[in-house]
Amino acid sequence: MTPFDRPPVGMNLARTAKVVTQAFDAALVEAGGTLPVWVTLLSVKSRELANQRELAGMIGIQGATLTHHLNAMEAQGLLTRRRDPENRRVHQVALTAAGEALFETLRTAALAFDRQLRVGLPDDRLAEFAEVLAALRANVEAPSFGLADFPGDKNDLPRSRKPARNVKS
Amino acid sequence: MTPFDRPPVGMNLARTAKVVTQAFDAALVEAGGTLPVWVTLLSVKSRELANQRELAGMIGIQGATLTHHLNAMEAQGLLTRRRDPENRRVHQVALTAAGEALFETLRTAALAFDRQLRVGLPDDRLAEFAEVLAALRANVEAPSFGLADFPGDKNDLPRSRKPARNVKS
DNA sequence: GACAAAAAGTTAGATATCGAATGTTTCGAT
DNA sequence: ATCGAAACATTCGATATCTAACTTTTTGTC
Repeated sequence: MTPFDRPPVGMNLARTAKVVTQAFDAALVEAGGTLPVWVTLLSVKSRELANQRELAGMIGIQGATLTHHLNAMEAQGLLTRRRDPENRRVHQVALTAAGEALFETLRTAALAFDRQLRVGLPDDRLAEFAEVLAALRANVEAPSFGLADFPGDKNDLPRSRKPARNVKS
Repeated sequence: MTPFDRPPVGMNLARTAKVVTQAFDAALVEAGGTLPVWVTLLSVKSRELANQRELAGMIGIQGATLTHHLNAMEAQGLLTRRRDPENRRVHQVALTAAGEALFETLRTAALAFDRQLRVGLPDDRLAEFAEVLAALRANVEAPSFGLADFPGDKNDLPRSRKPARNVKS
């Protein structure tokens, strides 16, 4: 399956992340939640009253996506949104009692999952692993490769809407 | 952001995979494709005339998802599907000339991306990295943790449709 | 040989995500 | 003081994915 000299790093990374993430989601579903619900609860808990921009950034999703989850979770009674009287542009998000309770339940499931995930992997190997992950992120964010043309001023035609790239493979 | 003793492995893995995958998709889009198109072309190339079940497994997606992509790519003239005369259940997938051409273009982009991704990472570190990835996969696939109750015979009520869990975080 | 079970794909409906456009509210420059 | 720019959030439309149900074709059992 590879016209590459070496097994491609990115593919291996993506496939592993996919199976691990799916397993994690399954564990959370069994505990009565979902992965998006868990990360949302986690972000709200860790910075209560933060605005949605910050929450989304913490989770690693876009604001529009967070809005979607907050709508659902608010409808489920897990959290509330109210406008900040200090700055009426921002919506302050806070957990309800039900939200707090679900957080505790899912936290237990998440801890158990993490424990299982680390089986047989001593801390030093995991530390080295995390360093490589950081290096990969850095290599990708310093894009010294794909800039044959960067978004210049030429070509300002009424360009049609760029389709959303929803990436998961 | 973490009520965990140590930084959770899975979260770090998922976030890294996400940014790397998004960057990869962006590179492929710039080259005139997308990530799903690339992996589909790659799988078809690597085992021409394979059936769709095998292709999907190679890519790591479900058959239904592959059907979706094949429909689009067939409409774009990148590939053809014909029923196997030996076994009329299977659809044999083959690339058209346009499909072959796009494959070559995207292959170049993918190689460039992989090169950039490896910057500063010697082979021995990447080998260790791959071993940890494999261990994580194994830890998750040997689920000795979440089986308080396994899908038993009790509770065979007309259970409502289980919603699709589309996981990406 | 008939017919149920299995195998391969497609279709249907749902969730998660994204980018762009839009709506509100605040800020800043003159 | 006004008015355009920026910040925050939501809405809109699209892509990618999943599970379950369905259709068609083959296989296996009696």
